[in-house]
Amino acid sequence: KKHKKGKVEGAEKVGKKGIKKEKVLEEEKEQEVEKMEEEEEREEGAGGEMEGKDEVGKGSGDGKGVKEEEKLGETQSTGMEQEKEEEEGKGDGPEKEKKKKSRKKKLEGEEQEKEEKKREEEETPGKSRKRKSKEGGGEKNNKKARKEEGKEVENKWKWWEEEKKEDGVKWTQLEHRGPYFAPLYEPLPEDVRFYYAGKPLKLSLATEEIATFYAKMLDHEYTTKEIFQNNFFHDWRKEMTSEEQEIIQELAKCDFSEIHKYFVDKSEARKALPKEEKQKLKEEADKIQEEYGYCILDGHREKIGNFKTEPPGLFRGRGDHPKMGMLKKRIMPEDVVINCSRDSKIPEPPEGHKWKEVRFDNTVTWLASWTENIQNTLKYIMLNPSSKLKGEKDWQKYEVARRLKDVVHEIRARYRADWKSKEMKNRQRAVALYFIDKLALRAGNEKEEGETADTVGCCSLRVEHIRLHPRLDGQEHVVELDFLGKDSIRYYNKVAVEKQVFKNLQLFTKNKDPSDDLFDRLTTTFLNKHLQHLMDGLTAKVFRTYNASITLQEQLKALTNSEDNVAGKLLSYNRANRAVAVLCNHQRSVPKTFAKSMEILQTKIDAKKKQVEEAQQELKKAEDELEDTKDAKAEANVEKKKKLLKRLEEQLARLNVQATDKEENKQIALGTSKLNYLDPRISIAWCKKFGVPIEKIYNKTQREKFAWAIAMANEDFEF
DNA sequence: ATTAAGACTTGGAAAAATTTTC
DNA sequence: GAAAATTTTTCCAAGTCTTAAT
Repeated sequence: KKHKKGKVEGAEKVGKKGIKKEKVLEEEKEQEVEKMEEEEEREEGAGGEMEGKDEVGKGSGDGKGVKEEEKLGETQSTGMEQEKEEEEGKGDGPEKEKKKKSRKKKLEGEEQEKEEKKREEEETPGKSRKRKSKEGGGEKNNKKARKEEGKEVENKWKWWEEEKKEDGVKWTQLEHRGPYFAPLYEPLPEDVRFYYAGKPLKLSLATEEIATFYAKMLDHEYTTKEIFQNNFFHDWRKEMTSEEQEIIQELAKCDFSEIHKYFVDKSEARKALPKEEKQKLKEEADKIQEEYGYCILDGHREKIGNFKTEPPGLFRGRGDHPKMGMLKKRIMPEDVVINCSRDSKIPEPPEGHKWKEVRFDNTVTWLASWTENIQNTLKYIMLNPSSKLKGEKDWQKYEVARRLKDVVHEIRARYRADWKSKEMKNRQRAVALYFIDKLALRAGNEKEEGETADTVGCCSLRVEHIRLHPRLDGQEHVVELDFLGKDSIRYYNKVAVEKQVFKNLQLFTKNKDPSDDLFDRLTTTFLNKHLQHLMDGLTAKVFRTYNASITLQEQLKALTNSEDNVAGKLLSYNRANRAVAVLCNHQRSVPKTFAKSMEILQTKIDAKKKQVEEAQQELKKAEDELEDTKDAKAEANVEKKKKLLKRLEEQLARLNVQATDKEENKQIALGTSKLNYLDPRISIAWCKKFGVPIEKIYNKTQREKFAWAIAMANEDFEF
C-alpha cells in the first residue's frame, strides 16, 4: 500500500501497477525533455554557460548559487543576520556568579578532567586508528574515585583513544539486567467512579485501566479529535467484557471526570509532598537507575538510554495521524527479546515470566527489543549518547560530512550539469539533490498510505507542495514550497532558484494532478545509490549534516566579535546556531509563557534604563560640583558615580542581549541542531579561541555526549 | 527488483528538576 | 520559602538508511 512512485492517481484508475499509463507518461516526458533541450540551446548560444567549476561553489555567505542567483538575491529567509549587537558594552561585566548554595556539582570531576587533553585527533573513526593506550577494558585510573554527595565520580572511558573493532562487530562483552518494566496497574479507589449515561458503572480491571488512559488526557486537545475518540473507543470496546460491551455503546455517554480529577489531585499531592518523602522517592528512582540503568560493555560500565519499557497508554501521533487514540498495549517479558553476550550473566525475567528470546548478536547495539502494536515496528533499548557505541558513530557521521566538504563542489557541478540530462530520471534526481543541498530538505522516503500522517520530504514532494512564480516580489523564478515535513512540521519557504531549475520544475509539474509526485521517476534508493557512487558513505542526510555544520562554522566566523564580552559572544553563538536551526527548519511552538515573560523582561529593561538616566544625572551633578569645588572629595564622588553608571549600563546591555536573543528564538528550536547536526568540535574550537567556557554552551549531559570532541578538538579545529 | 523488516538517528512536547524572583 | 521562570531530562514518535526475504 505504499504511495507508489510514478503512479498517477486521479481520474483514470491505474491498471495493475499502472504500467501502461506509466509508459505513456514516460514517453511524453522524454519528448518534453527533447523539446526543452532545443530551446535551451537556442537561449544559451552567447556563452551564457555557467558551468565553470569554481563558480559552483558556495560563496562566502550562504549563496551556494552562482551568477544568476546572485543577481536575484535570496528570498530564503535564513535568519543569518549579520548585524552586531550595538548596545553591548565592552569589558566583561561580572558573570553572574551564582550563590554556592549547597551545590557542589559544579566542581565535580569532569570539570577538571578536560584540561588534560590538548591534542587534536583528526583520524577517521572506523579507519585505522592508532592505539593510544594499551589498556583495553577495565582500565583503572590511578586517580581515586572521589565521593561527592554520595555520588561517585567515575573514571571515564576514553574509547576514542583505543583501536577500532573489526567491521560490523559492535562489542565483545555485553551484560545487563534487561528492561525495567512499567509498574502494574493499580485499581482506582472505590469512591472514584466512572459513569455511563449518568449512572455509576463499576468496570472490570482491564476496562478500567484503559478508561484511565483516556481520563488522564481529558484536558488535552487530543481528546477533542474525532479520530482519536473513535480509535480509542474502538480499541477500548475490544477489551471490554461482553457485559460492558452491551452497556457502553457511545463514548459521548461516558463520564470520566471523576477519574480525571482523581489523577489531577494525585499529581498535585505528589508535588506537595514533604521534603523527606520526595527524597525517599528520589532514592528509590536512583536505585532503579543504578540497577537497570547501566550495562557492562567490553569491561566498561555504560549508561543505558531508555532502560524502561514504555507503559501502556493511548497512542499520540503527531499531526493528522490516522492511528491517534489507539491502545498501546502493555509490554510483557514474553514480548521482549534480550541481546547480550553468551558468557554474561543473562538477565532474569520477572518472577513467573519468560523472555520471548535471548540472543547473542554482537553485530547490533541494542540490549533488548520488542514489537510495538500500533505500527507493528520494533522498539529498542539502546545505550545513552555518552556511550562509546553512540559516540563513535556520531564522530564517524561528522567525518563523513567533512569528507563531503572536499567533494561538494564537484557534486554541485555534476548536478547542475544533470539539470539538462536527457534522462528524466536523472534530471529529477539533479533537481531534488539541489533542493536537498540548498534547502537542507530530508530525503523523503515513501510511506505507507493511511498508516501515518501525510508528511513528505524531498523525493516524496507532490505537485501540490510547490508553486512556481516566474516573477514574485521583484524576483525571478521563485519557488514557493509549502508542505508538512517530519513530525508534521510545516515547511514554508519562497526561494529564488536558477532558471534551469525553474524550467525543470515546470516540466515536472506539467500535466500532473496536484496529488501526483513531483519527482515521479525518483526514489530515495535511486538517489542514494547515485550519491554512494559519488562518494563513499554519502547519502542524502549527509548534506544536512554538512550544510548545518559548515553554516555554523561560517556564521561563527562572521558573527563573533572578539571584543565582545562573554554574553555578547554567546549571543553570536546562539545566532549562528539559530541560522542552522532555520536552515533545517527546526521549529517549536511559541512557549505558552512567551509573551508574559517577554513583557517582564521589557519591564526590567525599562527600569534599568531609568536607573541609567538617573545615574547619568547624578554623574553630571557630581561633575558640576567638582567644577565648583575642585576638592578631592568631589573628585572621588565623580569616580564613584562613573563606576555606578558603567555598571548599570553593562547590566542594561546584558538585558538587551537577553531580550534580543529571546525574541529571535521565539519559534526556533535549537536543541536538535545542537545535538545532531553541528560537529561539536566546531563549537569547542570556538570556545577555546574566544575564551568562552564550554559549560556556557554545553550542559553536563551535552558535555558527556561530546566528551570525545572535547578531548580532541583544539582551537584550530576546522570542520 | 521490489518489498518488508531491522537498526539506528532525529524530533518536539511534556515532565521533572533547578534556579530565580518576590 | 514558595511561586514562577527557566533549564534539563524524559519520552516516545517519526524519520533515514541498510539488510533480508521473496
